Amino acid sequence: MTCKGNMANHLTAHGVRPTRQRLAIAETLFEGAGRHIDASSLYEELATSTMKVSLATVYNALRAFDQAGLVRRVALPGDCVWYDTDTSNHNHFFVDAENRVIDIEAPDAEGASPKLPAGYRVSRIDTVIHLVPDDGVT
Amino acid sequence: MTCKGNMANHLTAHGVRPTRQRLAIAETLFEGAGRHIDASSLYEELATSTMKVSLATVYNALRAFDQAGLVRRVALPGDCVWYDTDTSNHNHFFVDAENRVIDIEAPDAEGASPKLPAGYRVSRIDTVIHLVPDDGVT
DNA sequence: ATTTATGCAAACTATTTGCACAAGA
DNA sequence: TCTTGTGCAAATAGTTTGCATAAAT
Repeated sequence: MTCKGNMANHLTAHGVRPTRQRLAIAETLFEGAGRHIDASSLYEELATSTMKVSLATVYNALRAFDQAGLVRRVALPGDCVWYDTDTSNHNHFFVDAENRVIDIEAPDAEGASPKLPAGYRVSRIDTVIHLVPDDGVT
Repeated sequence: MTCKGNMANHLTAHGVRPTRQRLAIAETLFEGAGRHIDASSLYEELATSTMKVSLATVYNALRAFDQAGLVRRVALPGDCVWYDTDTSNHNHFFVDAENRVIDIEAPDAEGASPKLPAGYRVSRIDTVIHLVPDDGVT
């Protein structure tokens, strides 16, 4: 995912046209492993980039990436939309006091708290089961 | 919860001053069992009420109720803040296509899909484990 | 009498969109 | 060349807030 040279191909493979701005956004976005970010934070990070990208474009790109399956929009507490660069099935720790998201690598099927970050304790567990119409799909 | 006569006491007991508007809001809000609603929907429902309540007051009241523990703000997909009148520990089904929330009565500790509504299938399960700082709390 | 809530409108924040221009296929 | 993205600013949607008035304690 982080292979710079192939980023354009990566986008193309997902049906996203690799424009300069989107490449800059993708480079920043897919730096490192699973990241969780919102549009304005990403915009601020991009400020240090050579490529100039407008805030609206960041919003548009994130939306495009989400629709293309490159990132996943996640419902988390707070007033803004979070995007997760890890599109695989996994859960999250959320530190309410800090508005911080931490990936839970292994899906904890048992509800057991896995690798709890030091210095924190669980206050609540929220589970949302997403449903889709099952119209005679056999 | 739905006992009309005691609504004022109910609010008072939670440190919420029982004003006329808040009573009207509470009556509507706590009609029936667990409800999930956002400010503007509640505002529309109140339109049929005898008591006139402004939209800002609905927002303020929901916030006050949440802080008092009368309802719980829940993080669900969508563009608005959802409040759940069931403050007990439970999970939710969410029908993405319809922006509809359904309570899952029994906390499904096993991750097993409980009482799946007919005509739907699970598309994804999102779990958020809320953390709070554990500052030497023994 | 004092404190807190309400209503309205204006302020704000996060996000989207219209349109002219630029870049990608 | 034709299509799609970008930037900017303006528009929107949801939510909060300031201030004068009104109601609750």
